Amino acid sequence: MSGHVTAEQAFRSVLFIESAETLAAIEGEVRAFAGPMGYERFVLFSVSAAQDEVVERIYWVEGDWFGNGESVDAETYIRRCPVTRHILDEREPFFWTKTTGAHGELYRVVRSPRGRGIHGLQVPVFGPLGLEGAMSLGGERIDASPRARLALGLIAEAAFLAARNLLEAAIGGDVGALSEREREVLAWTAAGRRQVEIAATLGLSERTIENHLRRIRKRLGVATTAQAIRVAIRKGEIAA
Amino acid sequence: MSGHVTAEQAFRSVLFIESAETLAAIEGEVRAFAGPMGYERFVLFSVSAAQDEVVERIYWVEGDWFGNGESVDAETYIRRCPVTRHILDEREPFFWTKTTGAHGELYRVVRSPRGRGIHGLQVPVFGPLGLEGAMSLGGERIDASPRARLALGLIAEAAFLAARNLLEAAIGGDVGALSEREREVLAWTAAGRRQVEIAATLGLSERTIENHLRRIRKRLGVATTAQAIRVAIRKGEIAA
DNA sequence: AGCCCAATGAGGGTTTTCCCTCAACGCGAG
DNA sequence: CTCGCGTTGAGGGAAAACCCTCATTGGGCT
Repeated sequence: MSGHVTAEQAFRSVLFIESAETLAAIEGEVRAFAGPMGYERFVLFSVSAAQDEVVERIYWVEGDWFGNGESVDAETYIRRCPVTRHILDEREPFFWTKTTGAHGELYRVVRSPRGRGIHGLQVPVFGPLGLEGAMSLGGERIDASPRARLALGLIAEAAFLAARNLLEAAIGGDVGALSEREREVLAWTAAGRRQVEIAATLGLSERTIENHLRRIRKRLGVATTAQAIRVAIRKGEIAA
Repeated sequence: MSGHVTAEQAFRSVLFIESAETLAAIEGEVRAFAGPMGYERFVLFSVSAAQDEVVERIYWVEGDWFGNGESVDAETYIRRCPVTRHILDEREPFFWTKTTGAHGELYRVVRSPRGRGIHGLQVPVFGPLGLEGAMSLGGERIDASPRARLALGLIAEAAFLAARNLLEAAIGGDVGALSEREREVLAWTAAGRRQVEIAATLGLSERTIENHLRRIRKRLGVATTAQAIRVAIRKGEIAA
């Protein structure tokens, strides 16, 4: 909370996080840095447009996010935090504030949060495919200065990338690779054919084409077929 | 170069750059920060990348990039710097080094550049649409420490975002079969957004988005939006 | 002034895609 | 021999995209 954010400490934290070998080490470092600035609620997650939910996988959630004295689990967080959706519209870290009034909880994106309520900073992390993850930090009396935004933006990005490196390697394996059939269907789609047409060409049911395309979207972690085309081209799954 | 990069100074520079109102101010700040670290060649550009050219528009190019004692213009830089293409494969700032041997110039991406030659740091900048721009800094004897990478990454990202904000507004759309608006709509589509979402993001009617997309398909001579994505990527209208 | 065109938006439909679930077959790995 | 997974297919409904035409505004160009 108090004083000033030391840039020096932020740099050291980032470098430490980048070389961390466990999630716990990352968490500890973030806590140690952000704690004195008034942040004691944390969420770190990856984002995928594939689901109806924005959040794909939560790496770390901690703290009394909903002011009920209980620490939350991942599902609760996803269900209850509407601020999360805003990362779809923002291109830089932003502050938000939650006030509890007559009509229940009210979340807003603000320039600089103040007053009573729970405030926080949401940091989107972008990569070659667009939005890839985010970290949210919250607290009741937080340092919401430009310097804090800058420092926490750095830390959060490093934390997300490091955490993903640690966790996704263990989990995923080769997520994203398409099967032969899927590549074929997507290639025809990229060539402008409709599902019925592709079905006829390949001698399959229209339903099968549809199922393949859904599976493709899920595998590539995208929301629409149009996006799947782009991602597949980028990954070299199909030709441009 | 030697000594230590002060994180404090980096933070101050970023905050200054974010509020800069001319490109010259941004350039001056970057020079002042990176100069003492041995960097005196700069390129700042936006990326739209597809096939032939990665670079879309160069905002700032300065310094003796090719060791011939002359400052280069934009076209020369694009034509002669093969390192640029690497930003398509990288997801973080990376160092490179250029050595001149018997078989001409040799560029390599390295962990930590040393020795004779021109070295540099390439910083990709990502956004909701994927890779959006980059900044490259070079010099003969540069500080290539992790701290330098971190600080310059910050500075470069801020510089790119600030420069784009300043310049893109002024510049009108030039080349390309698609209009500025159409490219924008298609880019969001390729990023997985639906028409209604794009309408909300751009503050337009859903109808308008639909009309733009129809016009895009007509102009590109394709049947479906999925195909339009592929064709546009191939033509370099939007990024892969 | 007259004209073209980008950008915006609408009416009123049709077609296509998308979503969730369930199910069957064959094939290779443990 | 199960188990996972790729491939195939379906029912039923909801959402999104797509199609036509028409209309207005504002810039630029002749």
